[in-house]
Amino acid sequence: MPELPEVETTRRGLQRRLRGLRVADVIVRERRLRYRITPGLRGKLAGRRVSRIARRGKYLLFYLDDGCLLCHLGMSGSFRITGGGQAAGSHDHLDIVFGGGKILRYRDPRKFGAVLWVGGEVLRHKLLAGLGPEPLGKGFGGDYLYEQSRGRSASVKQFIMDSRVVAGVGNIYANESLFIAGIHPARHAGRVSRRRYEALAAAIRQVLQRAIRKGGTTLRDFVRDDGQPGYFGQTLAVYQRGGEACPACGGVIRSSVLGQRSTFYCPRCQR
DNA sequence: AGAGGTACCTGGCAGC
DNA sequence: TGCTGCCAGGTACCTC
Repeated sequence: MPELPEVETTRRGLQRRLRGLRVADVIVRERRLRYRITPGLRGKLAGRRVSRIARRGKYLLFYLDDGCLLCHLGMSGSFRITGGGQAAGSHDHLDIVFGGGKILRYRDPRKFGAVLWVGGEVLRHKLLAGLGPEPLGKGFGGDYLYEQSRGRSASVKQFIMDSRVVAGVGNIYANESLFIAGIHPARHAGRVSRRRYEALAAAIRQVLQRAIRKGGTTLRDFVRDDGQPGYFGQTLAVYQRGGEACPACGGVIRSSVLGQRSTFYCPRCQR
C-alpha cells in the first residue's frame, strides 16, 4: 500500500515528466472512489497547464493554472504514464490526456483513493486543513510530539498514526520507527518521555527518508510511475515479521492488533 | 476533546 | 480443484 515514501516517489516522477504540460482531455471510467470523482472534471482541467506537483501527507496536489487536483492513492492506487497505445484495464478509472499524447493513468483496484478538483486554496480544503505537520518538515520533532501527547491515553502507535498529530505516518513506518526508537507500541502516548519522543521523531524521519531514497517500500501492488513494481519489503525490520528473529537481539518478533491495525514489535527491545 | 468503532472495496488466501 | 468467506489496510466520520 502506498505509504508516504511511495507517494513522494510518485510525486517526483510525475513532476519531472508532467510539469508544464497542458491537459487535452480527461476520460473518467469509474467515478465511485472513496468520494465521487468531481463531476465535470474534463471541463475543469482541459486547456490548463500543470505548474507543479506537491505532496501533503499522502495527498498529491497537482497544481494547475487556477486550481488544484487533490488526489489520494488510498490502499491500492497508483499513477503511471503511458504513451497512449496501452489499453485501459478494468481498474484504470481515470486518464488525463496531455497535449502531445502522454496519458496520466490512475488505477485503483480497491477504490479507496480520491481524485477531487479544488478551485480555491487547496490547503484550506477540509481534507487537508486538519493535518498535522509534515514528518520531514519543520514543526515536527520530539518536543512537538511530547507536547501533543500529554494526557493522552491512546497507544503511542495510534498517536503517531493520527493524521492530526503528524501527516502521513502509516502502519508500516509506525511499526518500524517504534522499533528503531525502542518504544513498545502499546505504551500510552502520554507516558513516553521527552527524550524518547526525540528518538522517535528521529526514527520516523530516518525510516521515511531511507525509503524515499530506495524508491519507496512496497508490499503488494504499488507500481511506480514508470510502471515498475517497487518491492523493498526486505529492508523492514519488524513489519510482517511476526515469529521471526529480531534483527537486533535475536528474540522473537511478536504480532498483535492495536486500534484494528496489525502491529509488530520485539518485546525485548521495545519497552 | 479524546477514544473507539465502522464503512468503504476487492484481491488474495485459508479452509472446506 | 473449486467454491466460500474472511481480512487487510488509510482515512473520514460517527458515537459515546
